[in-house]
Amino acid sequence: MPELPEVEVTRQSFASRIAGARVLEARLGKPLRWPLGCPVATLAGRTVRGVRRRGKYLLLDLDRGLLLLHLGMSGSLNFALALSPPGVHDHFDLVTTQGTLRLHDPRRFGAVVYAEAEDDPVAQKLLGRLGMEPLADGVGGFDLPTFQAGLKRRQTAIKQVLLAGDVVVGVGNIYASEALFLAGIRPTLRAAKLSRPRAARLHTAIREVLARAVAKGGSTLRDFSSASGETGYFQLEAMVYGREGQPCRACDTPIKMLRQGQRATFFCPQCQKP
DNA sequence: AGGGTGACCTGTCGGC
DNA sequence: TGCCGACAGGTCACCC
Repeated sequence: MPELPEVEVTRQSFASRIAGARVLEARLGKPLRWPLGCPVATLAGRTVRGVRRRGKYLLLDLDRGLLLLHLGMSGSLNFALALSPPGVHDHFDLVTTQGTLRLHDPRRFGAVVYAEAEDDPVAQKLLGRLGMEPLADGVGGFDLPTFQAGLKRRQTAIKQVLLAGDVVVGVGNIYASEALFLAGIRPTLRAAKLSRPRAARLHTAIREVLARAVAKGGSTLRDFSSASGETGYFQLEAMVYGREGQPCRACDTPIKMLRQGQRATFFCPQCQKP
């Protein structure tokens, strides 16, 4: 479910409501991808300062330390005053004075990890190799020359470089196909072979696709909803993702599907040039 | 060092 | 109807 837009929409849906809350209790369910990294009881009594996002991670800043949350493939967060008892797929509850934050994650590829500081080794193991933030401006933002330089170093298909997240973060399997369609670039093209103008077009396309999805409330390919229960509807607007055999919305040519690194890629053979 | 592959886990869907 | 395999939005550890 969650690529950058879904994570960002989730963040926006509860960040202001949880800010300033004091943790009353924290509970864990079945094991997630990584252990929490501290005794869960020690979270009680801390105050939630706010919620930031880095790539697909949410950073829950506490008055001491922070929690890194990742939604994996199937995770979602809910934040509400009164929640029912945890179900089989509810694996983390943070009960606070302002509501309970609950992680629901059937596949358990998600994670909740405690770190003393963002720059300590525990956090940096997860955040250290992340690429640029596609929606950020200014210093540390999505810088075009850096993007072009990043692509130049890679001999792999451009689609896989986008997914890898070390050049630019947050572009998942859906939006990688969508951005490449928007930029008119064949997903199989080696990243290093992109001309500067085409890299510039891709740079713009990534921002557009992600920003539009955030504005629309995230994708809802199956079951996305924000932490306040709003559902998104990017599905209705996908140009290529999930549309194998259907006519391209721009030129009517049937959309093609292929597999790159075990992930499905969708593209228009007419609109997207090798 | 970069690239490729398998692994993690559960639910759902299509085909026989 | 029931069973079984393929597949799903992510990313890491591991090989070469």
